[in-house]
Amino acid sequence: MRIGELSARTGVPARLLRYYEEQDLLHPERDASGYRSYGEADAGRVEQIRGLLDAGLTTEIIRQLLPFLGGGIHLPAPCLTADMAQLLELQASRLGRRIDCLSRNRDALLGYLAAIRGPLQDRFGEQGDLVG
Amino acid sequence: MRIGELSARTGVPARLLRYYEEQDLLHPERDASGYRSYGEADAGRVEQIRGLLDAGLTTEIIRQLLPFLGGGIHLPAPCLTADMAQLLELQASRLGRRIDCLSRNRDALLGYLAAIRGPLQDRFGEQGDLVG
DNA sequence: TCCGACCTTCACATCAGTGTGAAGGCAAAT
DNA sequence: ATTTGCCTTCACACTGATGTGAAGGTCGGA
Repeated sequence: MRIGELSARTGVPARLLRYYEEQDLLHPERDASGYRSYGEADAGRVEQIRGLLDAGLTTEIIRQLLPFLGGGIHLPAPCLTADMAQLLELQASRLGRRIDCLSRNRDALLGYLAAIRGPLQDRFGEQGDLVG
Repeated sequence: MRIGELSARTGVPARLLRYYEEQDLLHPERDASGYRSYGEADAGRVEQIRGLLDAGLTTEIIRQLLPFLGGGIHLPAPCLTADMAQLLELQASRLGRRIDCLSRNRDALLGYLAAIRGPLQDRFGEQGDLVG
C-alpha cells in the first residue's frame, strides 16, 4: 500500500511515516514512480512505534530495539553481539522501571478515584496516606 | 535546603528544578536573600516528577495529576469536580495503555534474551564476538 | 577585604517530535 | 488535455524538555 493508505489505517500522519523512515524505523519499498510501498506488516509496526514513542522512548532507542521485539519476521537470532545483549538488558531494565513508576501512579490514581467514589458520603475527615 | 543540595540529592540539575517550578510542579519558599528553600518532601516529589517525565508524560499532565498521586500531604479529598474525576479516569486509562505497551515490549525483550541465552549458558561476556 | 562557592534572572541554543506549506511529478478520470 | 488527488522532496517553524552561558547578588572563610 502507499503512504496515504497506511496513514489512514494507522491514523498516523503521512508526514510522520516519512519521518520514521528517515529515522530508520520503517523501510518501505519504492514503486516505479518513486512512491513508497508498504507491506501489511508495517501497519502493526507503526502501532508499535507509536506506542513506544508515546511511552517516552526516543526514535534512536526504538530503532535499536525494534528488531528484537518480535513485531515481525525479523531477527535470524544469532546476530547478537555481547554488547548488543548488554544493551537489550539495560533497556529491558529501564522499561521495568518505567512500568513500575507508571503502575504505582496509576494505582494511586485509581485508589483515589475509588476512595472518593465508593464509600461516597460519610467518611471525609480521615485522609489515609496513599502510595508514594 | 537550597537548590544545590536538592540537586545533589536527586541528581537533577538545578536548571531543571527551576524549570519545574516555572511549570508549577514545585513551590519552594524563598529565604531572606531570595534563594529557593525546599522541604524534605520535595526530594521525593522530584523523583516522582522525573519518573513521570521519563515515562513520557508532559509537565502539564503531571501538574494536573500530582495532587492526587499521594506524593505528599496534599488533597483534602472532597475538592474534586466531575470534570476533574473524568480527567483522572482518562489519565489512568492512558497510563494503563502505556503500561501494557511497555510490558509487552519488555516481555518480548526478556523473552528474546532468555531464548538466546538459556540453551548456551557457559560462555558469556568475554569479547565482542557473536553469541548464540 | 577579597575570594570563591553558591545563588539569582535572563536569554539564547539544541534536540526530538511534529505541523505545515511550497513546488512539482505521476496517474486516473473527466 | 486539463483537472483532481495523491505522491515526491525541501524547508521553515513550533513545542517541550534541557543545556549553557552571561551578568550580577549573597555569604562564609582566609
